[in-house]
Amino acid sequence: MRTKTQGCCSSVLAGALDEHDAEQLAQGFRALADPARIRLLSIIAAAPTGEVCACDLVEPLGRAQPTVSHHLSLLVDAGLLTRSKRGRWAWYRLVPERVDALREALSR
Amino acid sequence: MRTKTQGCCSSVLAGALDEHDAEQLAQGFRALADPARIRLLSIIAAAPTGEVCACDLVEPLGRAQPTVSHHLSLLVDAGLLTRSKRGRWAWYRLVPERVDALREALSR
DNA sequence: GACACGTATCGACGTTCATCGATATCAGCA
DNA sequence: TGCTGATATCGATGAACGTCGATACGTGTC
Repeated sequence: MRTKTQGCCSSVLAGALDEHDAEQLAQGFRALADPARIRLLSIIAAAPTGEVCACDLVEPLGRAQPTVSHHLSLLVDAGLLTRSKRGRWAWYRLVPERVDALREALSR
Repeated sequence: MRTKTQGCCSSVLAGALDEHDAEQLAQGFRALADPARIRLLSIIAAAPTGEVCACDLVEPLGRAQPTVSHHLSLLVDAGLLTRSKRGRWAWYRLVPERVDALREALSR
């Protein structure tokens, strides 16, 4: 989901942004603006297989199961995670390109 | 305001974070989670002198003066801007180290 | 088919937040 | 001292958000 007509994406520091580009970036950072979601990302990023079952995220997060599911959905919507349902279980995986894009938005 | 006992700061992707570290990072990203603040940062970053008067931020942002002042205060509180009052005017300047710290939090 | 179980959705509640008009504060100036 | 103008604060309002219990949905199992 490239937002710019150019090759990649907008940068906060490279020049004045219009409202639309700013909204796009703000949406990305909003996904990172909650400690529960930060921790979900960090737990999944730390997994040796790169993949974590949702069932293994409820307890370490210390939130109720619907709350965890809610945050996972937000992260998927924001493009930071992918969900893969296998059998009864849902497995989540980081999308490094999306994290990179947000990081790049903070460089000149 | 270093938050870690180590040299620098926490990283989302380097390993599982506890609630406290996650909250610290989430606070930083929350400051970036609004298009008005993203645009303020980008306008100030684009200034040739590196400094912009608050009076020159109201019109391009398209928000009322109290709203702009509010967002500027949030950005100062988040450590992303510094405010320098000179006479009747308030001048704002980017804090690159703070932006760098948030960017680094998104790298492995 | 009936049941158990993992996960997502729904509905509700309290909190946080963006926004703006009104107003306070403060510096410069006549 | 009183006025003008730039900025910050206050108070209110409506929207968005985090949270959780209850519940619905799907999948595997007996």
